[in-house]
Amino acid sequence: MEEGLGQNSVPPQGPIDKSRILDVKPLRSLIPIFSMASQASPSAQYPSGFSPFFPFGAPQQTPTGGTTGGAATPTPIRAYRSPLGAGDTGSTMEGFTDQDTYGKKKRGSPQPRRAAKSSVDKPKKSQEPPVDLGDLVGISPAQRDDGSREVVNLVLMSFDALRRRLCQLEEAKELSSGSIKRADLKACNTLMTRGIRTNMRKRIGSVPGVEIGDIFFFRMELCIAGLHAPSMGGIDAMHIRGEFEEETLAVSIVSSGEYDDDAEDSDVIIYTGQGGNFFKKDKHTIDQKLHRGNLALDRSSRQHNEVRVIRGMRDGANPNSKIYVYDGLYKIQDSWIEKAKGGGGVFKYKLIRTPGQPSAFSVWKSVQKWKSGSSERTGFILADISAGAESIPVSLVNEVDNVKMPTQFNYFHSLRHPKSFSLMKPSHGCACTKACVPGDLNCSCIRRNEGDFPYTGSGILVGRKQLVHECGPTCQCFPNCKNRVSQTGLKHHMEVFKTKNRGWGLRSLDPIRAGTFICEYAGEVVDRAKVSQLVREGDEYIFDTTRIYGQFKWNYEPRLLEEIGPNEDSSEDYAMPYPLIISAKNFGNVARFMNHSCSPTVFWQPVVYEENNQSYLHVAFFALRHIPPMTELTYDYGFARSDHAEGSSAAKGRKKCLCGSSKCRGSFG
DNA sequence: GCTGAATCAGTGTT
DNA sequence: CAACACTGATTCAG
Repeated sequence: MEEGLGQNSVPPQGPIDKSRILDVKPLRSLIPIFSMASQASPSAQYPSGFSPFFPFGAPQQTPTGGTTGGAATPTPIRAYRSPLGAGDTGSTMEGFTDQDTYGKKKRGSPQPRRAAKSSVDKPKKSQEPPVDLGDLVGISPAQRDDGSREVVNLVLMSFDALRRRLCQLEEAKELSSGSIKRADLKACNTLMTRGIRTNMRKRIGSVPGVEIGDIFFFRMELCIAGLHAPSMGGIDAMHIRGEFEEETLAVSIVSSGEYDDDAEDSDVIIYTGQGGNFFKKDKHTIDQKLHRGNLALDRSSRQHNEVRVIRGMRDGANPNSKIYVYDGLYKIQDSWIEKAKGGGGVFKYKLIRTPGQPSAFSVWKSVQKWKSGSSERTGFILADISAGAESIPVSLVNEVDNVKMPTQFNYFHSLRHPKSFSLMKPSHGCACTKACVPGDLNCSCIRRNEGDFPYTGSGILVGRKQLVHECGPTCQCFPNCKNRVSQTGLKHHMEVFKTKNRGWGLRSLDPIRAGTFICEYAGEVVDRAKVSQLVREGDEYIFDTTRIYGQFKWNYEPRLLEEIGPNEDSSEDYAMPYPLIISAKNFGNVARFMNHSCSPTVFWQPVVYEENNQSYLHVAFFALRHIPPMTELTYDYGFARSDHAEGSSAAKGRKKCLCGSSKCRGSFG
């Protein structure tokens, strides 16, 4: 048992002067602070008369719609101070909204939940209270306290859309009020003051709408989704009414490698407590104190409550950015004290992952092993179906049945136009001498984009547009110009895999940030008149821009930027210069394997650029939201136009949809 | 209720 | 690139 603690671990009865470390706060617990290693057995003894606080036994309500799934989902504890059982949303959350930074006034509309409060709304520092825009984007007061998958997605997408837009404005120096070095902070603060956040009510256990395996690219995303409240702190805690008194229990931790955590194992974490001059440059560290997060973890180690674990790591492809993975619920199994390198005493907490949860971090570990070749894959068929056509190999895997290959096709990276294809519309690229610079209105390509550089400096699409104008081969700018995102090939390790019931599908071994270019729809451009014939002949690989696609909002909310910078038409309708129909049956790339979903992870965006002094249209796919590794990539196939016109015969060409989403329309095609 | 301290960020620079 | 400096936001303690 003690061997499992690692070589560095010091027996608690060792030379450390415990009193020196532990004497900081009067401890209200009757239990010894650190149980001896020999006592830390499951049969942990509580003093007689002390009944452990553990209200998870009898779930009286099912968690909201299919979040993490599985029987392991505990019933969330209601917050202390929050009256239990009040069914309606009226005054339930009093006490947790006292420090409202949002929604002070809702522009005339009634605010029932604040009715009981004494009306001492004195304006803070002569600033007018921010307008509550929650309703505008569809977040009710109740949803701010308790989220759902839809609300979490909405909040996170609002955040990233705004952050991307702020980056764009900053890079183009279009901001009216100073510069924004931290678009993540600005975006988060803007959303929070307008009430665009969710799961504000703290809870133990899973958070409705956040699924195990979800990934985040900023700490602020954890914050507004309600997964982990502190903007920097690694330990989030909440007050709980225990058997006899109020206690502070840990509800979630972030382990991102800043301390000497041992997080190599995918089901175990040795987490280091907070404090102790760990970040000071002087080598001498001081003893950590048993207060704040450390105290909460200590309490939780005895109450055995579930603690959410978020694992942070450096992105392999993007070393300057960090990725946070929600790895589900853990329990603290053991805790002890160690001597840190700098000399101070540190608290260590051993967390064990609750069994039966969907895999999350372990998927990352597996991918790591596959990539390094240190582990064999089951069902592995081919290392690269592109046969070198892509700079990153596209693997082929079948873990489902014995089919070894998709039907034959030629891998091709872009569009092939028929000889007869003629645009008769001469066009010219930009005349920039180096790389095109955001905000440079001398660049004709930027002017075509209504003055906005369509991508951020890290190559992420800022917003959906009627048409994205990229620089192309005809442009004079350098090939490294950042306005050629969709022409630079695959950037992720893609994989064609056999799905359980939908044939072959596409996924990525790498995490993908929202707005990242994934691939274009490659294939042969076909004449519009031939489409129905091709379909009759069984061509299932047709992309048709003239189909009817459902509308969805992806761009930032312009009203959030009223005082910050210019905003404009937020229309997300496409404007095709001409209809484009592509068949990927004989020639195509990975895009031909993407399946349909009614709640997709990917969307398409028309892109044009100049080739041979003519502008050619392309279909580019971008990530709709952050996509964890090994998640199937899907987009919305839309409806054939004839279906709408002919009505009753509509079902003829339709297929039963197997996307399995809660918003499934039942059929597509 | 207010203020300031604490904190497993994120960028940019050397 | 690793170390460092710098500017931060949120929450909680006092």
